[in-house]
Amino acid sequence: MDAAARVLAERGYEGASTNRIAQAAGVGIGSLYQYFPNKDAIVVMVLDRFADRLADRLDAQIEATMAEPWPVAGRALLDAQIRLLEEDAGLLRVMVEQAPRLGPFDKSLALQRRLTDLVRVYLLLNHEEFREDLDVEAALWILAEAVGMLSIRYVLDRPPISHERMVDELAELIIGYLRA
Amino acid sequence: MDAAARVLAERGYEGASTNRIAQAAGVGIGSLYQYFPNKDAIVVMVLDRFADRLADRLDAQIEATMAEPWPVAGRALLDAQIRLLEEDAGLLRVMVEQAPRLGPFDKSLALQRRLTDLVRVYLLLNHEEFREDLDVEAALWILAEAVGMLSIRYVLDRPPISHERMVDELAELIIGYLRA
Amino acid sequence: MDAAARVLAERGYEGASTNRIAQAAGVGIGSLYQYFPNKDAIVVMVLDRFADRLADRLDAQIEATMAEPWPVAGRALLDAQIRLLEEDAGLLRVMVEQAPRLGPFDKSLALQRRLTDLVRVYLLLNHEEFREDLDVEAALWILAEAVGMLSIRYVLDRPPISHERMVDELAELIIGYLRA
Amino acid sequence: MDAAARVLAERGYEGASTNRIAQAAGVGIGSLYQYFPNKDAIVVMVLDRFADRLADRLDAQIEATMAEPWPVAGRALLDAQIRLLEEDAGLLRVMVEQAPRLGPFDKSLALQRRLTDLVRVYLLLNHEEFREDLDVEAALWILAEAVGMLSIRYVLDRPPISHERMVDELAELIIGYLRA
DNA sequence: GATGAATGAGTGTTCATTCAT
DNA sequence: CATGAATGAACACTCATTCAT
Repeated sequence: MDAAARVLAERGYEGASTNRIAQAAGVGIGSLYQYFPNKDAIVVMVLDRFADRLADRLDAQIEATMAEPWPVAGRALLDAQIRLLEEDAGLLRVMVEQAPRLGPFDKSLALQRRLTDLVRVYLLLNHEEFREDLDVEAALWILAEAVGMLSIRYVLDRPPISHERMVDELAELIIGYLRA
Repeated sequence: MDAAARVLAERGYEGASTNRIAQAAGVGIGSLYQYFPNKDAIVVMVLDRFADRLADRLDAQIEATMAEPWPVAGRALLDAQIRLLEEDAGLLRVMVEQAPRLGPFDKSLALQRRLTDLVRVYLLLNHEEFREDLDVEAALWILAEAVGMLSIRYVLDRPPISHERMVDELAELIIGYLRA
Repeated sequence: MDAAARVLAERGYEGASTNRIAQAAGVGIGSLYQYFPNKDAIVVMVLDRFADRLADRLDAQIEATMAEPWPVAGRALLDAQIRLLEEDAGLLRVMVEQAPRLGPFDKSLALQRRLTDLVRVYLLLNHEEFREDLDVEAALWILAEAVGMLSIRYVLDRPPISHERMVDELAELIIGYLRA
Repeated sequence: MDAAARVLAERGYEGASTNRIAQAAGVGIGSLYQYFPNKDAIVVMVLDRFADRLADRLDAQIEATMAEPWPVAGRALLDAQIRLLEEDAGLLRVMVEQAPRLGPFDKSLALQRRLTDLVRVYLLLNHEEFREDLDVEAALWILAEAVGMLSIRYVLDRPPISHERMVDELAELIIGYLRA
C-alpha cells in the first residue's frame, strides 16, 4: 500500500503500472493479485486510506477546538486542513485529477459531508448573525466547494501567498459571504 | 481539430485514440502526424482553441457591458461565463480533469489573467469601498480560483441550484469578500 | 482425487486450476504437490481412475452375461457400456476432448483391449458364421473404434435416438459388418 | 493464415500463442490484430479454411464420380476422404480435439450435412435393397459419425491397416449395416 | 507432512507512432 | 502531401509451481 501510494503520487494513475507498483513494493507482480482483484482496487484503496487519514486527523482537530469560540475554531480547522493537504500533495493531485474515472469517492464525500454538517449546525445556531435570505443548502454547497477547491489549488499550485494569509483570506471569504 | 474536439468531448482523453480522431476527421492516421508531433499536441491544441473561444466570447461580453455600472456588468459576466461553460461541458471536463498532466495551460491562464486584470483595475479604482488591509494579489488569486472552480463544478456536477441563484451567490461571495 | 474429478468434470481441463482443485479438496495447494509432480499428473490419474472404474464395471457385466447366448450377451454389454458412460459425461468429455494432449491413455487402451480380446475369441470360435476374407485385426480395430466412438458421441451429443434403438443399431452395425 | 495453420498444427491451440503465430508469420504482433479481433477468430478462420478446402475437394470428387455406379462412387469417396484428411493431420487433430471450445463448427457441420444428404437420397432411391425397418435418420447419424470418426482416427492413430483395406472395410461396414 | 504466500514467465491485447508507397 | 499497414513496447492479469515456515 505504501509503495502503491508512493508510485501513484509520483507518476499518476497511468504511470503507476501494476508492475511498477510491485517493483516499488519489492514483491512479485503476482503477489499484488493475491490481495487486490485488479489495479483499480489498489488505487481506490490507496486513495481511501488517504481520505481516511485526512478525515481522522481533521476529526481530531475538530474535537480539540470544539470548545473554542467559532472564529478561533474555524480558523484552526482551515489551518489544519491546509497543513494536512500539504503533507501529501502527490496523492492529493491523483485524487483530485484522476479520481473521477474511478467513480465518486465515498470516503472523500464522507469527509466533505462531515464538515458541511458542522457548518450547517453553526448556521442554524447563529442564524441571526447572517443574511436573512440565505439559502442554506446552496450556501453550503458553495462554501464546501470553494473552501475545498481553494485549499487544494493552494497546495497544488503554490501561489505566492503565505500559509497564514491564506487561512485569513479563507476565513474572510466565508464570513463575508455569510454575514448580512 | 473539430473532429478531435468532438471525440475528446465524447470519450475523454483515454478514449480518444489517434486512430479514432483520424477516422472522425475523415483523414488517414498518417495525416495527423503531418501536422502534430504527437497525440498530446493535438489535445493541447484542441483545449487551447476551446480556451480561446471562451476568452473571445467573454471578451465580447465584457465590451458589451463595460458601459453598465459595475454590479450589473459583473453579474452579466458571471451569467455569461456559466452559460459559455455549459455549452461544451464535455471538453470542459477533459480540460479540468485530464489536462493537468499536459502541463499548465497558457491559454486558459490567459483567460484567467484577462479577467483578473479587469478586477484588479476595478479594485484600484474603487479601493475606498473595500477592506483597507486587502492584499490585492492574494485576493485576486482567491477570487479567480473560487469563481472559476465554482462555475466549473456547477456546470459539471449540476448541484440543485438554479442558474440565477448561482449567479447571485457568486456575486454575493465576491462582494462579501471584498467589502470592509 | 474425488475433488479433482469433480472440478474437472464441471469445468474442463483449463477451468480446473490447481488452486481450485486444492480448494475443492479442502487442502492446501502445497499438499497437492506432495503427491503429484504437476497438474497433468493429477489429470492423468483422475482419468485413469475413471477408465479403471469403467473397466471394472464392464468386467462385472461381462461375467454376469457370459453364460447367455452371444446375441443376448453382446446387447447387454452395449447397453451397459452406454449406461456407464452416461454416468459421468463430464469426465468423459474431458477424457475425449482434452486428454489427447496428455499422451495416449494406457488405461483407456486397456479397457478397449479387453473388449477387443473378447470379440476376437468370439470371432475365432464362430468363424464359420462370418465373411471368409475377414482380416481379424483390421475388423477388431474398426469395431472397437466405431462402437467406442459411437457410444461416446451418443452420450455427449445426445442425438434424437432412444437408448434401446441405439443399442439395436450398434448390434446391427456389428453383425452386419461381420457376417458374410 | 498459413503461419497460423502451421503453428496450430504443430503445437495445438494452447501452444499457439499470438506472439508465436506473429513470429512464424514474420510480422509484428500488432499486425495480427489489424486483421483479426482476437486469437479465437484466427483459429476459427484457420479451421474454417481447412474445412472449406476439404469440402471443396470432396465436392469435386463427388461430381467426378456421380456418373459411376454407387459402389464405385462410394468407394472413391471414402478413398478421397481419407486421402484428404491425411494431407493435414496436424490441423485435423486440432479441429477434432480442441474445436469444441470454439463452439460447433458451422463449416465442418456443413460438410457432414452434405454427405449425409447424399446418402439420404441414396437410401430413398434404393430403399428396396435395405432393411425394411430402417430408421433413416438414426442410420444416417450412425453412419456419418462412424465413417467420419473412423476415417479421422485412422489418419491420426495410424493403425496397421493399409489404405485400400481401410476403404474396403468402411464400405463393408456401411453396406453390411444397411442391407437386409 | 501440511501450508499458502510468493513468484514471474507468459498470456492476449492496445495504441501512439513510423515510413514506404 | 496523404495514406494506412506495420510495429513493438507496454499493459493488466493468470496460474502452475516453489519453499520457508
